[in-house]
Amino acid sequence: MRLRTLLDQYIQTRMKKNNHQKSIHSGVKEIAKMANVSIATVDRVLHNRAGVAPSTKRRIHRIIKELDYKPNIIASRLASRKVFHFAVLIPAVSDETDFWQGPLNGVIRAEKTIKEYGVKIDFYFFDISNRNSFVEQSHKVFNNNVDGVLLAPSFINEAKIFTEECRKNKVPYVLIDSNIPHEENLCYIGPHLFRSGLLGAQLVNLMLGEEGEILIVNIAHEVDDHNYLLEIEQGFRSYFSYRDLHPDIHKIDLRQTDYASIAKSLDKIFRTKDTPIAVFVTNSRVNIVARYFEEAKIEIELLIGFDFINKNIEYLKKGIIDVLICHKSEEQGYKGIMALYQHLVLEETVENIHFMPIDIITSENCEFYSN
Amino acid sequence: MRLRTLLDQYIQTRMKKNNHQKSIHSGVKEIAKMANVSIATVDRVLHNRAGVAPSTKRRIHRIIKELDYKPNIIASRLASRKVFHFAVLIPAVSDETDFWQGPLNGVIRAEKTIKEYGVKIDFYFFDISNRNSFVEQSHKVFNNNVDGVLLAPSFINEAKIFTEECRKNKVPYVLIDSNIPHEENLCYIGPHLFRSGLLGAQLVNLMLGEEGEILIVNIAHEVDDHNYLLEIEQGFRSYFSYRDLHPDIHKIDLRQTDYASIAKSLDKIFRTKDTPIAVFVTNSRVNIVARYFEEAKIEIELLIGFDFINKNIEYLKKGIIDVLICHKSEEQGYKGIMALYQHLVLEETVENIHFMPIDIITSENCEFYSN
DNA sequence: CTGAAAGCGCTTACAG
DNA sequence: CTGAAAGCGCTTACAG
Repeated sequence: MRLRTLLDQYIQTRMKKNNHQKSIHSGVKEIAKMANVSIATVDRVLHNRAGVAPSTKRRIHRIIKELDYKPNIIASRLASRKVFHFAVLIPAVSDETDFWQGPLNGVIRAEKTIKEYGVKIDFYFFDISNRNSFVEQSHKVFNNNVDGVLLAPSFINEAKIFTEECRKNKVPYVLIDSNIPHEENLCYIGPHLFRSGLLGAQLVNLMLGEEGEILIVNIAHEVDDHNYLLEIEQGFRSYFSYRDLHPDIHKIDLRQTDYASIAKSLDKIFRTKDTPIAVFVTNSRVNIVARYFEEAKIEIELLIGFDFINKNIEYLKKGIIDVLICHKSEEQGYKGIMALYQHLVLEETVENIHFMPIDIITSENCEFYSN
Repeated sequence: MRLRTLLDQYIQTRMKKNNHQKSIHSGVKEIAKMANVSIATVDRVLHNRAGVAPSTKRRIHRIIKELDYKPNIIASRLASRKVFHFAVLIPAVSDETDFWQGPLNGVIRAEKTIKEYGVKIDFYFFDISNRNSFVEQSHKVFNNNVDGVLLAPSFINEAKIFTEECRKNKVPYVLIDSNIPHEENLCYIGPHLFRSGLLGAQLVNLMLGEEGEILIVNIAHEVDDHNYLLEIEQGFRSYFSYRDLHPDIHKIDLRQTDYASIAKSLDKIFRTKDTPIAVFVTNSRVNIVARYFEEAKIEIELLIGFDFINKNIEYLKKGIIDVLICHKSEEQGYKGIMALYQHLVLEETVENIHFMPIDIITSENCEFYSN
């Protein structure tokens, strides 16, 4: 009933608008005439540029309100030759993981759709396993012309220094993939990690019931440095504690990320009796665990991990990984650039936090997934 | 390794471009000069308008290719006062189901983003439970100015007649939600139903193993008329037959869609011994089944249905529905309009089929779902 | 603090 | 079959 009403309202509003359709869409010219000034002065007020008498300014503002004037962005972009420079500071795609191909593709897609509006994008790729490369690249950003920044704060402390620099220079920045909450962020676009962990646990619970041991696997050079992994793990555990369930949950932190080391560690667990029946890997490296199971010819009930990357999809299709939890990495890149565009070019307000959907991917729906 | 290379290539291409950056982006003026004609003639060739000497036409075409000329759409839309009229022919949002609110919202969102480019949308809502209302509304479409159509072919035969009419009038049309394959469709935007059925079965299999009886429930006034439901059911059954699995699958077709009738039919099944442990409802009416289970205080292992509509989400959150399979109905409306825009306004080619993702929604990820 | 004028890259009558 | 000119709604030097 509620929806019906809203719909009706919408249609009525549209009809009214259509009737007035031919009433010439008011522009700077009309405002100028009404205010007895030139269009140049109107333009100054519209863009908050200095050098307008306060009284004139007030008068023009009043008229703008009255007419409910909306600038014609088409005309604005055509007339203006200002070029906006966006810097993108994200990890390079590496042999180890192609996760960052997603956001990169999204950035490129956004670039294509708005390049006509005078946006240029400069890339600064750093090495995800090398803290210094982040610092190095972040220094380069301010050497060039830069109006806005998109960054993945993979190294939290270094990223904090960098974002502070942005704030000092009045350069708006967008965070993707993980967040460093700060009121002056333009916005964060990425997953709600805790909730992703909750979902992982729900899937385990739905698929296994409450029997059998569950193993959480964290794989990262610096596990403790990434609150990324910790938030997911906390979410995962909370699902059960919220419901007063007490499954047998073990966990292992693997700080060596090469296959041999990981296989060795897993061997210690899976070559014994009473092995876990479900394994939850807290990031995209689930494919390494899958490879281990494949090579060691071990079959477990359930293997869940994260991220829509090629190596993971391969094991998903083979039936070794059962479920991937994904966060639309391509979309993060796309939306990140569009947020800068909205703020800087369109001068519109941008919502501060965009949580990505938490997608459940299996071998049967992976084909149609748009990352 | 492959990705690395692609990336490097991309960056190099960009750098080259940046070097040439200042080489004035060639426009109609330059083409005109090179061809020794006026820009009006260039414009005629660009838009395939009649009245240009064949030799001139050829010459201009050659130059366009040579310069790799891309028209500036911004300028084009600003200069042109042509308004495009899109007709949208979809079911009204009804008290019975708010499914169509999704596509409608998508259409409205698309309208907002392209209305500056001179697109006007006219709505023709029909009653999903009244075949004649479709016919009635579809007749109205051609009374008005119409450059393109978006339709949901809910009544197949009537829709076939209508799309034929579109073809006769050279009016391109886009189908959403379900398809009537035809080579002259501009495109189809919607789910791959068979694959959705497969996924439903996979979820049942993952969550239950192979024990217990499964019940398929089709709810529609004219079940046999909707190959929609049949395709899903076939997909569902195929999952098991592909794998040579033979679970105990029953099915029931309910042609009365009110609660009382459905409850009565379900009572016959669930008030006996040996009741099904999993129920798979092939459309959005799963909330009616959920309501029955709630009121009859029956608990089953697994209830799966379709579509992200309010009543379904309510039961999802209550834990009565376990999983909803969703097809981004909002996105279908949005993409449908954008496809018309791409074809008619931008004069770009449009892919013929866009299958929507098949999304798995549970109580833990429904909050972040973008329909 | 303000304005007149040129121009962004196209499209559109109109005239021939 | 073709062209000269005005205009779309803004922005941008430049001059005062």
